[in-house]
Amino acid sequence: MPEVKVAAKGAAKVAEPRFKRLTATDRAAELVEAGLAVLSAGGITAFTIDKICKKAGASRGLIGHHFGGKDGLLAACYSAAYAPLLRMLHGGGAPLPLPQLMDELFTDRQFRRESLTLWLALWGEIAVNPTLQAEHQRHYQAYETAMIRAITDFAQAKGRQADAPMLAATLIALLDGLWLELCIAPGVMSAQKGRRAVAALLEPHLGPLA
Amino acid sequence: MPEVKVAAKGAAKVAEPRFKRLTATDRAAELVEAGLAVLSAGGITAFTIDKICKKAGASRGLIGHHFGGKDGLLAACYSAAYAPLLRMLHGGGAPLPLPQLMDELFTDRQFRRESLTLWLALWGEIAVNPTLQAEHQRHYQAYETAMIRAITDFAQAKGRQADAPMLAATLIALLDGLWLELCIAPGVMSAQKGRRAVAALLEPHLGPLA
DNA sequence: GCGTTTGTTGTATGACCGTTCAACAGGAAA
DNA sequence: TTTCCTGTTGAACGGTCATACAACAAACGC
Repeated sequence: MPEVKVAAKGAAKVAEPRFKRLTATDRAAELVEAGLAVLSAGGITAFTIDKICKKAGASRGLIGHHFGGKDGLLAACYSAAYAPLLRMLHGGGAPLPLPQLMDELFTDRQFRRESLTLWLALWGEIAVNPTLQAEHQRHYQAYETAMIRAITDFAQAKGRQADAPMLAATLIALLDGLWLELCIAPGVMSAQKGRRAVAALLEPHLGPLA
Repeated sequence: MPEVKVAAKGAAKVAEPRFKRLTATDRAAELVEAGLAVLSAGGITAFTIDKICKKAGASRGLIGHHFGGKDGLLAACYSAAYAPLLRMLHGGGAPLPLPQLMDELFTDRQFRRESLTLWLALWGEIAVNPTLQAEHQRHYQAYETAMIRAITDFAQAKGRQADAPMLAATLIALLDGLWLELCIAPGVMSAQKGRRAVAALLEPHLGPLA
C-alpha cells in the first residue's frame, strides 16, 4: 500500500515513485509466480486477473500487456510448473540415478500438498483446453525420456532385463496418482506410503532400490 | 423450445402445458445428469447455473430450489460420479473377482476419455474445497475396502501371501494416474497400455491375472 | 369442478469477469 | 536538463456469474 506522499510546500522535488518499473522479463516472472500461488491456493476458479494482479502487486492491465491475455499467462504458468520437475531429472548436467531420484521425489520439499494442488488445478484445465494439451505433450516427452533413461541405466547396472518404456509410463502414472491422493485425501496418503507403492511396482522388476 | 400455443377463439380449453412438472427426485436427477455432462465437456469453469439449466432444459431457479445453490449440486454430482464405480465393485450382490474387475475397468465403456474428464474436473475442486473433501473420504473408503477384498480373495485362491491393503492403495493410485494420462494425453495412453501397467504392478505379487 | 400443494418460471440485483485503451510516468540516453 | 521509449496505470465496457424472490401453474385430493 504505497501511500502517495504529499509534498510539503518547498520540500523535496522527487516524490515517492508511484510504481516500480521492471524489465519485461522480471515482471512476467512475477506474474507467473503470482499465478502459480493463486492456482495452488484456490484452483482454476481462483485464477482471475483481479486476484493474480493483486497478489503480484501490479495493475490489471499488465497480464494483457505481457501475455496477451489470461490464457497466455496460464500457459506460462504450466511451463513454470514443469520446470522444477525437469530440473530435478537432469539437475546440473548428469541425470540423477533412479534411487536418488525416488528419494528426491518423496522429500518433504517435493511431496507436499501445497506444491501439488497446483497440478490438480492444471490437469482439470488441460483436459478441456487443446492449447494446453499441446504444451503438455512437449513437456511430458522430456519427462518420460528422462525417466526411461533412469530405469534403463539402473537395470543395466544391476544386470536385469526390464521393459523400461513400459515401466516408465507406469511409474509416471503411479506418481501422478499418488500426488492426487495426497491432494484430495491429505490424511490418508503420506510420503512413506508413496515410497512403498513405488517400491511395490519397481522392485519386482529391478531388484532392491536402496 | 415448447411454443406457446395460441388458442383459437373457441378451441380446446386445454392449452399446451408450459412446462413438465416432475417429482423433486426426478428433477434433481435430471439436474445432476446435466451437471455431470457439463463438467465432462468443459471442466469446472463450465459448471455454471446457466449452462447446467440450459442443458437440463429447466429454468435457472431450480438449482437453488432443489440443492440450495451451486455447491449443493456439485456435491450431488460428485456422489453420482462415484456411483458407477461402486456399482461395478459390488455389482449385483457378489463382489467381482479381481481379473473380471480389471477387465471391466478397461472396457471401452469405462476407460473412455469422455467419462474420465469428469474426474479431472472434480479432483481439482476437491483439493481446494473441504466440503467435497469430506464427501470424498466417505466414498473412497468404500472403494478401497472393496479393492482390498478383491485382492485378498484372489491371493488366497492362488495360495499367495500379499500385502493387500498396500497393493490396493497402490492400484487405486495407479488407476487414477492412468485415467489422468488418458485425459490429458489422449493419443499416448490407451486401454492396452493401462492393462499392461496394472499387470506390471500386480502380477509379480499375485501371479498371472488371466 | 375447486382449492391446495408444491414444483417452476424468469426477472431483478449486485458482484465479478476479461479485455481494451488512452493517458501517464519511470528511467535511461542524449 | 530534456527527450523519448516503454512499462504501467486504472477507468470504462459489455458480458456473465450466483442468488433471491414474487408470481405463476401443473397436478392431485377432494
